[in-house]
Amino acid sequence: MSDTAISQQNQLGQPGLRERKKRLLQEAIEQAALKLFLQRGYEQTSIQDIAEAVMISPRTFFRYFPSKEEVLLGPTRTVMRAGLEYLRTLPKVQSEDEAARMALRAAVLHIAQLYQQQRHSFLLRYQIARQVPSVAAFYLYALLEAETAFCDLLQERAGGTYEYGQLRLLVATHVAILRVALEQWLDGDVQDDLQTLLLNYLGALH
Amino acid sequence: MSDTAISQQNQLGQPGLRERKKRLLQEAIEQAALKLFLQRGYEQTSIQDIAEAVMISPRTFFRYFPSKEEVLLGPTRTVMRAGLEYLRTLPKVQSEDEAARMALRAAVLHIAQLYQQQRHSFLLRYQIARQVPSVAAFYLYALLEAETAFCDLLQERAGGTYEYGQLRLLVATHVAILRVALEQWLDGDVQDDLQTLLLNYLGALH
DNA sequence: TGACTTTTGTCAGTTAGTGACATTATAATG
DNA sequence: CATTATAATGTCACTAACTGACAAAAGTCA
Repeated sequence: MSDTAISQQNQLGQPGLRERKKRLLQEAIEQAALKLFLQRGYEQTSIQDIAEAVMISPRTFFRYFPSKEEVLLGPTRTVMRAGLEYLRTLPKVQSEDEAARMALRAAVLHIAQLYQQQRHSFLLRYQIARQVPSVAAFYLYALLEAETAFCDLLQERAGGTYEYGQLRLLVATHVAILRVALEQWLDGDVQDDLQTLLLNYLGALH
Repeated sequence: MSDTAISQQNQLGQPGLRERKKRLLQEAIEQAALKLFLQRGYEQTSIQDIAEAVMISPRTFFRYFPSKEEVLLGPTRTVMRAGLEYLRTLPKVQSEDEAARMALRAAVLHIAQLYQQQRHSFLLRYQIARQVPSVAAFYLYALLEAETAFCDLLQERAGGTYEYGQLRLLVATHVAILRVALEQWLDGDVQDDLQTLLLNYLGALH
C-alpha cells in the first residue's frame, strides 16, 4: 500500500484484483469491528479480536486503519472534509458582507445532507463513541479539526478581507450548531429531517 | 489514598504530614512533567521519565494522575467545573426570557477570569496540547464535556421551561465563543484582556 | 513503644501501536 | 507460460500506557 488509505491504480484505469480485495478487506474489517463494538463494547474489543474475526494478523489491521478509533470515526472525518471541498467549489459572491455566512451555511447544510444519507451508520458510531470518553474526545476532534481549514478557505475566497478572530468565531459557532443539530437528530427517536433541524438552529442565532 | 485526587483529612481539621507530602508530590510531578514536555516534547516524554525526575515509581505516577494527558489538562477541567459551580451559586432571576443567556454569559466570563489568573500556566499547556492530536482531542473534550451539565443546571434553574434543543444550542455556542476567545488570547503576542475579548465576541453574536 | 492505616514499590500482565524483514500473492513483461 | 518486479501479508521483537495484587515502608494515633 502506498498510503494510509486505499489507493493505487492499475496501469489502465480499472481496479485490478488487488484493489478490489483491499477495498473488500477494509469493508470487512470495518463491519466486523462495528459488530464487535456493538456486541461486547468498544473497550472490550481488542484489535486482536477484530483481526481474528476477519482472519488477518493484528499487524495488517494497522495497515488499513491507523488506530482503533479511526474505524469508528473515519466517516466523520470524511464528511467534514467533504464539506470543506464543497465550500471550495462554491462560486464566490464578491463584495457581500454576508458572503462568508452564506457560504458556511451552505457547506454545513451539505454536510448535514451527507449525514442524512448514512444515518444508520452514523447513529451506530455515535452511540458507541459517546459511551467511551477517549472516543468521544476523538469524535470532537474529528468534528472541529477542520475549523481552521474552513477559516483559511473563507479568508482566501474573500481576498483577506476578514478579521481572523471574527472568522474563527463565525466558523466555530456554525460547527457548534451543526454538532448540536447532529446530537439532537441522532438522539431523537423521531427521524426528523436533519437539514430542517439545522436550518431552525441556524435561524435561532438571529 | 481514598480517591483519584488528593483528599483525606486529619482527625482534626489540619493537614498532617501525609497530606502535605501528597500535595507537594503532586505539584512536583506536574512541574517535572511540564518541564520535560517543554524540553523534549510531549510524546518524547514517557511516564518513566517523569517518574525518574521526581524519584518515584511509574506506578505511583498513576496514583496521582489517571493518565499522561491529565497532567496537562487537569486545570482546564477544573476551570470548567468551577464555571459550573459559579453558575449554581447565581441567584435565579425569575420569568426572564433572557435569564439563561445572562447567567451563561456570567459563567463564561467567570471562567475567563480564572484563565486570566493563570495565563502563564494555560499558555504553556495550550502550546503543548495543540501540537499533539491526541492531546488536542482531550483538550476539546475537557472544554465541552461540561456542556450537558450546564444545560441541566440551566433547565433546573428555569424549572423546566426551556426546550432542550434550544438550551443545548445556547450553551454550545457560548462554549464555542469561549473556546475561540481563548485561542485568540493565547495565540496573541499581545496580552489582551481575555474578558474584554470575550465580551466582544459575545456581542458579535447579535 | 506498638497497633493501625495509608502510601509506595515491585512484579506480572494486557493492549495499542510501530519498525524490520522474510514470505506470499498479484501484476507486468518477454 | 515463465519470469521478474512490486505490493500485501505475517511474524517477530519492541516500546509505552495503563492496571491489579501484594508485600514493604512510612505516617498516625493511643
